[in-house]
Amino acid sequence: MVQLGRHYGQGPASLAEIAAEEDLPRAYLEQLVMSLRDAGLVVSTRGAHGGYELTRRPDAIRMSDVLRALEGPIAPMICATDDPEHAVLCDRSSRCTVNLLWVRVRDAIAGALDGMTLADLVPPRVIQLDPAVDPIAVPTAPTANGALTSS
Amino acid sequence: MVQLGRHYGQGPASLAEIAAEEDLPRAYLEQLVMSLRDAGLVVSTRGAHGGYELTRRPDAIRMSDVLRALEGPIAPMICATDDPEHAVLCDRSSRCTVNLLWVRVRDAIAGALDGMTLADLVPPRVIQLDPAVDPIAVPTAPTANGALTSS
DNA sequence: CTCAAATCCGACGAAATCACTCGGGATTGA
DNA sequence: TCAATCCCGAGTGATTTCGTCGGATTTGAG
Repeated sequence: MVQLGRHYGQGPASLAEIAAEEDLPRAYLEQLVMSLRDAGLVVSTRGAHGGYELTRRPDAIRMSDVLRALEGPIAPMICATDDPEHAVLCDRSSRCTVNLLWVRVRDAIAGALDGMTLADLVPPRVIQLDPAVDPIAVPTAPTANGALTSS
Repeated sequence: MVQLGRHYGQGPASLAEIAAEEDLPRAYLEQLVMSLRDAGLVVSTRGAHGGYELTRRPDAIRMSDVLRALEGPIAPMICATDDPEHAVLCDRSSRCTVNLLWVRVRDAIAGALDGMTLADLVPPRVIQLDPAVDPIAVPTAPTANGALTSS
C-alpha cells in the first residue's frame, strides 16, 4: 500500500517489482495505485519500461493525503467526516451530542497524519543509493553482499 | 450506545425507556449494555422495576473506557493495538515501517478519548442534580471534599 | 401465589466492507 | 511484431457490523 512509495527516489518502478518486494498480489496493487494516481500523488508511464513514480519528494507528501487517497475522507464515523462534500447528516443529528466526540477524534487523527510524511516511513538505510548500481537489480542476491538483505 | 449513559444521574433506567428515547431496538441495546456491565461501567438491577445505572459519576467515566468496553481495544490497525494481550504480529512485521504511523494514530485517538468524559457529552440542561438524592454517588471520592456529601 | 416487568443470554441473519481476483483492453519500447 | 506494462470495470469470498429472535431467570406488586 503506502510502502509502495517508499521504494521511490529515482526511476519508475513497475507493479511487478513492488508486488514481489511487498509480497502482495499485483492485481490488487493496481487498484491502490490508481487511487494514488487520481489523487496526483504518483504518475505512471505506460508501455514497456513503465511504472510509477512519486510526483513530489517523500518528505513533501503528508500521510494524511496518502490515506485520504486510499481510503477516502478521514472520518471515524460517518457523521464526522473530513470532507464537507460527503457530509452525511445522521438522522439523530439534532439530539446527538456524541458528534462532538467524533469530531475531536477525527481532528486528532488528522493531526497525527498531517505530522508525518512518507519520508518518515522509508527505512533510512535504503535512502542513499549508489547511482552507478542499477536499482532494479539486487533481487535476492545471496552471495553478492551479505550485510544488506535485512528485511 | 453511549448516549445510554447520559440519561443517568439518579434512578435506574430500563432498556424500554432508553430504546424509546434513542429510537433504537431494545434487543440491540441489550447487547451493548451487557458489554458495559461486564466492563464495570454500569450495574443492573433485575426484576420488575429494574434497569441500569452508572457505577460512577459521568465526569469520572472516560470515553476511552466506554469505547474499549463497546468495541474492544483501541487499534486503527491490528498491528497497533492498545492492549498487549491481543497483540497480533502481522507477518510483515519485520520490514513494516508503517507500524510507527499506526501507533501514532492510535495514541492520538486514545489521547482524545482520554480527554473526554461522559459528562462532556450529556446535554448541559440535565446536569444539575439534587444533592439530597444520593444514587451511588461519589464512591471513588478519595479525599472527602465535604462540598457534596452533606452528612 | 401469580403475574407482568424487566434483565439475561446464546444463536441466528442480513447488509456492508475489505482484500483480492479475473479478464480483457490500450500503450509503448525494443 | 511482440512482450512488458499500465488501464479499468466487474465479480468473489471472508469478515465485521448491526440487528433479530426466542426463551430463561429474577423480582416487585396486587
